[in-house]
Amino acid sequence: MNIGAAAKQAELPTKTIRYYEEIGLIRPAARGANGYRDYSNEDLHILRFVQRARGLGFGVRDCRELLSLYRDRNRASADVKALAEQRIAAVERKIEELQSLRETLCHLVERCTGDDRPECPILSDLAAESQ
Amino acid sequence: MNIGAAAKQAELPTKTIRYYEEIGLIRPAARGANGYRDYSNEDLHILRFVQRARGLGFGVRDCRELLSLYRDRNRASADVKALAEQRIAAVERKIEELQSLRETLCHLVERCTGDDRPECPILSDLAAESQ
DNA sequence: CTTGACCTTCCGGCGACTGGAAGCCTCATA
DNA sequence: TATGAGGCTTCCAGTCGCCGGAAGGTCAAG
Repeated sequence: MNIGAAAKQAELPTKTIRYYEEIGLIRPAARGANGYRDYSNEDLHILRFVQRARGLGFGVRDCRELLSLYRDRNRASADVKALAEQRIAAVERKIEELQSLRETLCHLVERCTGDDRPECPILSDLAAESQ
Repeated sequence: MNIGAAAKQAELPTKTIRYYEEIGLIRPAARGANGYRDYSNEDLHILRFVQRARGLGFGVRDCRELLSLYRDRNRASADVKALAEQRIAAVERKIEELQSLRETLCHLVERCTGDDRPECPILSDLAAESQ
């Protein structure tokens, strides 16, 4: 299976697949007589695996870990769970950060009349001497 | 005032200040006889302004807009408000995305026993044929 | 006069791709 | 058999918002 077809199956751009190969996230694909990459069903599993892991917000480094656990028949599921829990914690931190940002922005927006006059508490606050 | 002192006042790394100058976000600082950048109080306001806008999640492009509004005495506060509201919308979209991510991850984690056995629904789901 | 903390510029790298150029390969159609 | 479209290959550059480091000039204190 050529890279284009594999890309469709895995819902990944061909560019991204080649990139993953380049950085060693996935193993180099087999090559046909014409030099084209040739993907097996096993390869497709791996590609989909990575696509989904990335979709869940795991970084490429995490994906390496996950893939090596995936391939390790002697893995402990606890290790996988730990990675996922770290991910959850990071997501939760990010959510809180964004919620606090949202709060601040909303307060600023509420105080701005939003008309054709130049006075604007948003700009004033940004430019203020302190805080 | 040298760049180091300005950096402390504005709570920005010196590298970042030079970078902002390089990309034309802020105007080139005046130079002393020794070639050192020299920052005025007005410059400090601008630096703090940018620091806070970035802290609120505005991109550099938005900061350009905000700075040009800040300098424009004929601005309409509506324009500033619109920028802030766009930012809020973007933040809210991101929050929802992350919350949905969190949900998915939590479901996966709940189903994983997290012991020393290799069976793991997280890995199974990532590798699954579809969905 | 030396030391160490500044300052200057320039270059390269980060993460995770994405776009584009230049050049093969393949396949369907005229 | 020629042609054209599309797919494949590699490599280089750019994205965003910086950060680290090297090589060298400047300055204030001891």
